[in-house]
Amino acid sequence: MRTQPDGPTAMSAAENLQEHLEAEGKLDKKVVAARVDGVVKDLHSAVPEGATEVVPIRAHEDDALAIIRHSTAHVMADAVQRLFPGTKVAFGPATDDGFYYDYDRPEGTFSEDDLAAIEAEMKKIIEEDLPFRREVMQREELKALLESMGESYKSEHLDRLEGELSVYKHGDWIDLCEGPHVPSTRFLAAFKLTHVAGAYWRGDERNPMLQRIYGTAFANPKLLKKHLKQIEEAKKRDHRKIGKELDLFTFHPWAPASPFFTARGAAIYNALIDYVRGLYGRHGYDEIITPQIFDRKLFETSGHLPSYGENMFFAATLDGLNEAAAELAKDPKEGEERTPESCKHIIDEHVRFGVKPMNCPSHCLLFGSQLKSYRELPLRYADFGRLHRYERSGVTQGMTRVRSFAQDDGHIFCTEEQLPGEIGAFIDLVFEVYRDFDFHDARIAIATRPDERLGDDAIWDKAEQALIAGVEAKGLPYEILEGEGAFYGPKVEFHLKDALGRPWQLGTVQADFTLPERFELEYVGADNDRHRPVMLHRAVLGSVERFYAVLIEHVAGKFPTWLAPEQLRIVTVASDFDAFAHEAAAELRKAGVRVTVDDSNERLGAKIRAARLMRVPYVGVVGGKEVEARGLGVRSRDENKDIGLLTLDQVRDRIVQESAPPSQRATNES
RNA sequence: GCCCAGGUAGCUCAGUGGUAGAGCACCUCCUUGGUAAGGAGGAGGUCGUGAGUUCAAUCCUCAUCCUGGGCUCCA
Repeated sequence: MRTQPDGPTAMSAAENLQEHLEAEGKLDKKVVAARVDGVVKDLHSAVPEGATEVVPIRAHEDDALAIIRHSTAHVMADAVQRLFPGTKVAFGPATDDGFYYDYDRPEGTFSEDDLAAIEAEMKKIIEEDLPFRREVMQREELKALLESMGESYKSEHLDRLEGELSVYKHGDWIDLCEGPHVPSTRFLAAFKLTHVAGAYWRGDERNPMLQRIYGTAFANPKLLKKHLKQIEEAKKRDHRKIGKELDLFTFHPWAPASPFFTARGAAIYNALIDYVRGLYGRHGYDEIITPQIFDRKLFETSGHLPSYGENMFFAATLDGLNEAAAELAKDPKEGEERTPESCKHIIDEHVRFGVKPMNCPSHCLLFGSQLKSYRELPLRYADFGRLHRYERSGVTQGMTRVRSFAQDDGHIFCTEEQLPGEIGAFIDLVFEVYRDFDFHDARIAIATRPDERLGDDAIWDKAEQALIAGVEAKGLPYEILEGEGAFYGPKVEFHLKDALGRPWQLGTVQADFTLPERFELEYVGADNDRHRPVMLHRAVLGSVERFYAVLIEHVAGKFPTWLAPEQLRIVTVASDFDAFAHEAAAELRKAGVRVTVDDSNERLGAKIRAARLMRVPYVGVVGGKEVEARGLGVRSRDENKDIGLLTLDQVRDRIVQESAPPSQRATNES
């Protein structure tokens, strides 16, 4: 049963797009859908009235991928319901790299073994070569159908839908769906189910937890294989894996989600910070140091306690805890009741301290500690202080989401007139830095007011406009993230991707009219009146830990010489040459080269292998020839070859030159 | 926080209801060698933690901690 619009079409007498394309001689086995005047439709669709252009979409084209994946999701759901009767389906869309379908299975969850069985069932369905059919249905009829099938999630979803309602069928299987789909299951040539995960119905944790099965699909097995291979390659770059291999950092259960940096790892960490310090010198920042733990009053004043308290750690003294215990042990006063609220109040009074999750409140205190003149503005405070945030246990991840970290944080106090200039200068700074690290695909997003926020809407309007104007002044493309801003102000975010293609926010700049208000900050203007400064929150690397992680994946552990914890490893051919090796190392160290000597009782090949596994940029071989010439047989990691005998002076000059960040090398030479 | 999967030597992992294994790394000795693994020997583990079942638990059960994959991409 199919419904068709009445009457002849403008283009041809063809019943549907498939026939139309066939008549035009454009139909072949690889055509999965068609683009009609820019709109993707499946081949069973009627040719719309007034259509002017019908372009076939073939399996290998980008537009086909989402269709193939969505159709594969349908086949998976069919297979699941064949194998596990009683299972209900929820959403099953195509995604950026595959598809998923959410299920509510009464018997519980799916295992990896189930996936293999489902895949086998899917293959059967594909071989059955079942055509996908679209049907437009009336709401009541459709509602009754979904109810009769027991598909309560679909039925609920139906109530939210407007406009034309359609279902798709292949074989006996039917799904509330807009389409489009491939013509038949036979077109699904390459797929793989990848993993199972829990997911809340409609993404809301108050709703029931469903079982989500993820998979991916491609136009052909070759492309699927390539994709799976890419994932394998990306896993090799995972910063957690490389961090272990290169002995950079580690974790301990007694400090969950809080990295420990080894000597090697800390060397890189400090190199990052030193690099930013170098920039600060040239960009007019003043580095300051502020406390770690504050009286709660600070966070009450800043608004962190009500708006950010869930993410904070609190601190108490033993005295404070004992006092709280004594207080709680007393009988409640006449007419008072002991409730969780009253107990909490007692605890709050004695757990007096909060550990800072951000630097901004303390920077406000410092700004306010002395009367400021307009002549001092813009005042740019920089702070590498450690921050602690209580991230929920399920969301922490390697070094990209941690509970203890530092930012290359800074707050600029300026006049409203100075705001555009400061935003522009900061954007320039961010791109200068990303170039030094060889990041080229930074994306800009502007995050606007969240639901929970401080300050009135007029202030938010002003702040959002200031940021948008700043980005637009640079002529840069950006997208708007509605409601994603910080509670005190909107943000410009700079996103980079990790090895697995996951985007991370690194740099940011945020306009804030609220905190200066709350802290009653003032400066004396040229008119001798008091004025309120505006505040910019900004970070280039963002969280140093997160930047470090993304950098590891970006360079696959091959840190450039200027960041490498070990720039040169001298290896001896035999123990006779150990003395010269140590002498050479000592001399290079005087010039600041980070050099070690491997004088172990191993063969040369093994020593070179060990150095390569640690991704040391240069290996210097010392044997008879080198001792005689007072040089090193240098092997370069990046050129992956022996670059010949260099004198110690040449080695020193080369490494010293590479020890500066790229943007600063030219100036060093001139 | 919730769902799923894990946790065995420093690392990567195997394994079994009768108190444990491999490779690499480490230590010692032999070897004195020329660009990705020379040889031999040795040391190293309360099998994440706590409880339960059992004659007996690393293995089964429960709890707990930690790690990992998800929980946004709207039929």
